[in-house]
Amino acid sequence: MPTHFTGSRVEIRTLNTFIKLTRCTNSLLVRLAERNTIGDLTYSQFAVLEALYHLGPMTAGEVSQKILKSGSNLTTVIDNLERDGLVRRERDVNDRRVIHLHLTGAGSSKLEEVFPGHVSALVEEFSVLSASEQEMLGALCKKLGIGIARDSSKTNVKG
Amino acid sequence: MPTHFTGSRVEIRTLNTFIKLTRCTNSLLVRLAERNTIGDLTYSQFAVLEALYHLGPMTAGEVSQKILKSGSNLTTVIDNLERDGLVRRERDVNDRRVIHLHLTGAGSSKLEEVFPGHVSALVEEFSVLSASEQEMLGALCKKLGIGIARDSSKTNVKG
DNA sequence: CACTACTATTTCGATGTCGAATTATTTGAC
DNA sequence: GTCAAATAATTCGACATCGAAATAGTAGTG
Repeated sequence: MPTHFTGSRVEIRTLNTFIKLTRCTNSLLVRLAERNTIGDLTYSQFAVLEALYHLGPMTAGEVSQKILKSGSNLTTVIDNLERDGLVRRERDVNDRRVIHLHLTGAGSSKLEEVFPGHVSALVEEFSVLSASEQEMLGALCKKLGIGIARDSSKTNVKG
Repeated sequence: MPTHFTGSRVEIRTLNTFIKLTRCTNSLLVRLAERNTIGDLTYSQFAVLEALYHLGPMTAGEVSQKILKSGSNLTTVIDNLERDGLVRRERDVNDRRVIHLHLTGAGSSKLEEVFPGHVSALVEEFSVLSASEQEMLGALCKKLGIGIARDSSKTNVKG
């Protein structure tokens, strides 16, 4: 389903690549969701647990950068994780503005329960690509993901 | 920032490719948002206007499939677009269950106002990749996006 | 010490998102 | 024609998401 926009050759090519990239990512995430690989967790909740599990306790700000979500959003996600007993908030003793996030035992178990299945599902989904195709895809995404250098006074990326 | 998960070589490769793909898409969308390429529209609103503009009037269900969003979600988006006078709902005369969506004059103007800038921004962002790299990326995404054949009784994709 | 600037997080309001249930309507079986 | 099943869209409740404003706390200047 290519674009119906009539523009220059470069514009058409770019739009088609963009559409394929976003549709690919989207449909991959939908397929993973359909497989129920992360149990009753939402994807944001899973991302937070995964970060804390594999990287250790972190401040709210660090997690926010890690999972590329805004701070205000993270508050909600953590609220729900804490309500469900999967994560614990802890004030920093030296700097009381800072909140450290820790996995609880239940949080750890939860991640261990769902992570292997999630990885298997990913491996299965990506098996349509050969090893070298996957590496090619990764390299292209990395290049595109970093982006072009632009006036840094305009780009207030939080990271 | 590769995964910190310790698994088989295949698992690590897959996870890293997955992370690069999702981060690439995400950060590209964030950069586009920062450039404000679609004015005061949300991305969903933009997608609906773009579909109606380039493909013509469609039923709510068709738009829903086109932009890969659930019907319940589309109702909200259309509500807001209609409130802002960019889109018009019209009951089908033969089948009164069906709603046809039309761009209003304002909706058409709105899209014409933002679309060229959006395309330029995309072209600029994708300029880190050569033409053949873009085509390679598109091809890999297409392959991965379609996915592997699975038991169709389990996959009730609405499309 | 007082004042200001900065930083980390939360609150708030608007929008988007989904799945499940609901409403309105059409279609098919009898 | 009547009733059941299917279909199109909406409503509802829960969660996610963002930006802007508020809150709480730290740090630097004088």
